[in-house]
Amino acid sequence: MSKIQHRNLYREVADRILDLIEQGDLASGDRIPERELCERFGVSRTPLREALKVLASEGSVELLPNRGARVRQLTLKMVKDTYDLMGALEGLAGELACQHITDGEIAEIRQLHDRMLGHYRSRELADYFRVNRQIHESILAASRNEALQEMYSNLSQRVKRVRYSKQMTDDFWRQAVEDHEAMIEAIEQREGRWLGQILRDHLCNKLEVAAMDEIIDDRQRA
Amino acid sequence: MSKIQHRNLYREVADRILDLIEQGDLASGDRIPERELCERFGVSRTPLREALKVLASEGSVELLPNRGARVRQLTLKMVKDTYDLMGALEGLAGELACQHITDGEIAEIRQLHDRMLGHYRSRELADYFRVNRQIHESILAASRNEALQEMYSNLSQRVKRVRYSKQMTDDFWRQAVEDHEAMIEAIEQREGRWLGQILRDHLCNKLEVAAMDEIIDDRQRA
DNA sequence: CGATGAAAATTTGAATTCATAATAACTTTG
DNA sequence: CAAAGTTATTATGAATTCAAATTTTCATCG
Repeated sequence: MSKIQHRNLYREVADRILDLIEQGDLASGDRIPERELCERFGVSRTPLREALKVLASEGSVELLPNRGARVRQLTLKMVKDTYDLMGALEGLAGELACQHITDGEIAEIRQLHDRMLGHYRSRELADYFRVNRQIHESILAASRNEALQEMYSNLSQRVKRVRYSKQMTDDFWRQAVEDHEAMIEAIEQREGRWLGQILRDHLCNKLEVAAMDEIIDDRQRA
Repeated sequence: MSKIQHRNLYREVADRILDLIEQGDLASGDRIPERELCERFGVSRTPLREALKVLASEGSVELLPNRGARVRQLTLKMVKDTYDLMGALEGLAGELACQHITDGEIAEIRQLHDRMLGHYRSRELADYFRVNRQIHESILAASRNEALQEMYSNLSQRVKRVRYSKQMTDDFWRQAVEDHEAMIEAIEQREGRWLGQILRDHLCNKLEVAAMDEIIDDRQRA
């Protein structure tokens, strides 16, 4: 791993720590070793500690006074709660998007959708997820609400390490694709309320939950 | 102002800075004088700078690389966007609240509602706003979704300095109270969808916008 | 041998120091 | 006198240092 280049150092460090968490190098609940990461990144403790505080306010890290930082544990309830939130945000995004989206953007989303269908038919899960995410991001972008987009990415970041699970039952997958069919129709007709409703209820997110293995069930919580 | 006591110092400092912003001691767009605040709070630059970085991630402050921190300017669009977001979050809170709320909590909200009506009839604006906020907070709490509550308070914090404007037209006020009547009914019948809908559309927030004077119209933006 | 407690080592929290970038003040020149 | 360039001052970014809290080690005792 290359040393970090000095520019908005604390944010770079924060992103690198998020990478480590996402990659699993820092597991859920792990203590975050200040000294070691300083050496690894080639920075002093000051920017690293700033990064940790920001990550704590973003919800990925937990700070225990005088006892260091930990990777925040994800309980099943926390993940469900987060998905509920993301659903609500996407719902709003859908309504707003229909008010602001351009014909060009609709065409782009349609293209993404068709590409996604291709990946669905050939069962290319990773590609499917990638394009799927692009579609949702396009809708978010079309909402023209920056705060909404920021908040959504923050939530998305929090649960990233348990998303896009490898195992997805055929039923769930088919249902998700059907939802997307309806979404496309709603967008093309600019039916905001309808699109919002679909996105809020879009099962994809909620159903993934069943397949997650890394998360801690609340019953076995520390 | 008394010196800060050393305990989770950076968070204390952050809260004090938020107070200064809310109070108007630090106006929108103002440069935040590091050295001066350090002396004022009796702390060194380290915790102060940590606080600023956290506040930046929370959206109340803006960091310009090598050029210090500023109080984030609120444009009309930003406030509108934030209200849209808060509406969506309250909508979700309403739906969830109806699933989880206890009879006791419903009774409490009913009490708050009646008290609020009293303040409405006697035109006690400050008291009305206070109780009004308590009602919304109670619904949020009944959602049993911590992430939702956190996000909502964060958004609320961002626009605090322009909320609860002194001037509220009678029409707006009456409409807000009518919305609340419907809310109470929906809660007592545990009609989640309905309550959610009311809260999402609850005009109160959106209408306040018209009366704000501190915010910068996007046209005259720097 | 396990539990208890004291001392050492480590880690954290915060202040200080140092290097660099930005701003202000001051010349100099056209 | 204004504009441009230069120097001085200040503010910022990051490393280092110092003090206090925590954890570990290890000896002692039951």
